[in-house]
Amino acid sequence: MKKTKTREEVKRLFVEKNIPLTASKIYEFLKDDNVTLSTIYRTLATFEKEGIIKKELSSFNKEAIYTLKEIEHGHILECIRCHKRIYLDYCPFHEANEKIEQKTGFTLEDENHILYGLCSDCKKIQD
Amino acid sequence: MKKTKTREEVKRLFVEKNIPLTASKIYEFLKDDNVTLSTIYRTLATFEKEGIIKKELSSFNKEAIYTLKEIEHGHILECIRCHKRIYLDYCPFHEANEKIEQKTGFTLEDENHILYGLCSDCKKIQD
DNA sequence: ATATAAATGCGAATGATTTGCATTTGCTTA
DNA sequence: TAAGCAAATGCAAATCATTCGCATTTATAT
Repeated sequence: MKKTKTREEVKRLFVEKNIPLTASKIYEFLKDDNVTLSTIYRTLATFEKEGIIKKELSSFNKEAIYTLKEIEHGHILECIRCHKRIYLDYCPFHEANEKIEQKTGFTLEDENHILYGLCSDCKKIQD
Repeated sequence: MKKTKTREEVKRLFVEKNIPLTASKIYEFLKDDNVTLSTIYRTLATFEKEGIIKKELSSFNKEAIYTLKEIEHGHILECIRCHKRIYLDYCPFHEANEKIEQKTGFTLEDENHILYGLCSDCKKIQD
């Protein structure tokens, strides 16, 4: 994998911000260095293939969310009302996953665990 | 909610097939009754709002998968090599979810648990 | 320094999903 | 049962994220 300016910048963004990012978010940050969205998508695809980042999709927003794997071992909680997101910095599913592997013969490689619910703020409002 | 032919047909499909379906799959089954894709999407959106079905997205295929809630309480396993899908008919995440609720204050309403891994067949081939 | 494959920019294509609008349909009530 | 009205539909066009083709540029090995 060649070391290019865009790739360095994108990696820097992930490390610096330390939050999951979308392609358009990355584009916002980098558009002054005249980078293209296509390049960003290609970069993200490369990183994903390399196992550096992980791609996830929500059923509300249609943009994919990319997460740096070394930084974020946890999962995303999304509020179904305000769409605010919380990041769990750990994975609560290890045990369950092991059981699944035993039962199905699958070897789990990755998960797409976006969890939907009401955040505590919206729960108060709801009444 | 009005009772219309398309809605009855779509519901019948979900019950009859008893597997998660995509909009285009549904269209294949129903196109002889000249139904439109837009109507199918609108129907699915309505059903989702009513809580009858659940929408899920994989990071490989870009089509959404819809699942009848009463029938399918489990989760989808997708093989990252052959893209075959297995349906777990139970949810292995109850305990983990409870812990998350305690820790975050979220009330979990729904999950988007598509699990990715190698199925046993592809694992054999892999070597 | 040069060759070569890989990476990029640009714009156009794609493909799933959504939408506007005119028409039809299902349900309510007189 | 017929009339009226809101909701549902078909159709085609729009949208929007993502991908792709191709000509040009760039990073790296020799």
